[in-house]
Amino acid sequence: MRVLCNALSSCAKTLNWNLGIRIHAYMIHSGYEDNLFLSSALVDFYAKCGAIADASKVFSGMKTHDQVSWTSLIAGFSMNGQGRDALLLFKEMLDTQVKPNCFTYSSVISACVEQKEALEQCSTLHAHVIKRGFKNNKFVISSLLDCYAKCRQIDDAVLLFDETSEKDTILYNSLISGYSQNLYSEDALKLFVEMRKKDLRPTDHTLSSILNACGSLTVLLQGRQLHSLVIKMGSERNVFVTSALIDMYSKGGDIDEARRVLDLTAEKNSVLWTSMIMGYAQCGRGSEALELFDHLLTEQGFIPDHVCFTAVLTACNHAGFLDKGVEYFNKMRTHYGLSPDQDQYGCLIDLYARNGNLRKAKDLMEEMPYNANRVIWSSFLSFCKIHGEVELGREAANQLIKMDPHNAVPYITLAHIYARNGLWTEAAEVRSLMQRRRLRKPAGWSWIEVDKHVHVFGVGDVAHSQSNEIYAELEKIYLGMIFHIGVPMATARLLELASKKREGNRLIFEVHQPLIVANEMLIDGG
DNA sequence: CGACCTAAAC
Repeated sequence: MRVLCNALSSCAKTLNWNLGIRIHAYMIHSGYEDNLFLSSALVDFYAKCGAIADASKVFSGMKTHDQVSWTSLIAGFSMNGQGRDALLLFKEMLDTQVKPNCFTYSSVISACVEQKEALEQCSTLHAHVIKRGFKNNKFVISSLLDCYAKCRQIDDAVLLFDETSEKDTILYNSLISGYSQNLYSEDALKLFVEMRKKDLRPTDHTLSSILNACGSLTVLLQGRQLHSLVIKMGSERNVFVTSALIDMYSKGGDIDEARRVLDLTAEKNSVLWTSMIMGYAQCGRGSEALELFDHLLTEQGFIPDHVCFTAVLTACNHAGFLDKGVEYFNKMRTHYGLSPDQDQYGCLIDLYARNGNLRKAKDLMEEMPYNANRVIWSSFLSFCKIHGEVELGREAANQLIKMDPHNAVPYITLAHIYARNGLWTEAAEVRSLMQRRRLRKPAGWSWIEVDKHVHVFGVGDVAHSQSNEIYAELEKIYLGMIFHIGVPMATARLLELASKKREGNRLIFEVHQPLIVANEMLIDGG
């Protein structure tokens, strides 16, 4: 019996489906079917193999359930993306005599993320955990911290981290990824440095999170150091790490290095391809993005998903390929049976608006089966500004103000639109409304409009002026940034885009205030 | 017999 139990456990770990089902057959044949331990192991096996229906069937066929069988199925739902079912099953468990233990809590807390009332569920479970005395279990703490971070409650995550006396690698990983996901990238870097000082060995999880942070910050210098660490650790084989590397190099402006990483990867998956296409799209090399995509379709039998189409359509946007964009959008449904979601509609709307066809863009917003979100309205508003469209601009600005009354940007843009069209009274009204609501531009930030295709959101207060002066200002600001953040590539790329006045390019470049850790070596001997 | 942290998006 013990042998069977261990064998099933191994099958679960190695996803050995064929052996697992043979053991199940043998169990039925030899009358072990009612054994609690074996049945629990079986639930775990089916759940881990993704056969959640079979796991449920075994579970409901059991005469009694213990902590392990409950937990195995709860964890099974959670890891198969059915968090809702995991929570429901947990509630069912609470009505029985079997008490959840720390295994149950770490599973059910992980299931909370991406649920509707995630934060509420998570806090409730946190209270349970304290009451039942599991708050020192490192698995429970990590899942709680992760859940808080994913609910954007980074302060709660940090509190949990600080309260924990024995911090292990996984706890560091949880907070580093939390910082990175919430765009506290610099804090992620700092924590990584601290982790290394404590001689905690990074894992593949650490690397993918920290590379992600480097991507957000566009710090190539640090990214390259980490790349050498990746190679030293042999982590190039991990697709999570590889994808973070490709993304980091793309965001940092070294798209050719991103391509080299991709080419050197033996087993490429759709995330890697999509990252690469998006990389080309974002740096303005739209044709190369489409070339790669078309090559994948014809030569590799590649089946694109929604995200991939977002990347392809983004490439069309940035390169100004209106007809091609519409063609790909239609192909989604006709060739691949994918119904476009909000993001692909967003791209198409963006594409029309960019081309000055604001009416068509607006019609699409009304036709599509989704409510336009903040992203879509913001992009639409900025094109109303570029094309001097007052009525639609006003509507867009009002929508955005309704969604987020404390964001100053739509007010400022609307005032610009009015002023450009000589509507001075209306412009003054918007400004006084802003004053009444005590809204101002975030300190140290301002919009710089380079020409009608290139916008830069940068540091420094630059007065509105003509193109040449703006280039000079840009250079001053961004050369300063090169010094601060040590990322010549992204900056050079930005200046190149700006000075070439490429048609159809719109670039929003966000950079934070000078980095504290930017010039510190992240790894020894890197 | 079971549990925590990692990837692509206008």
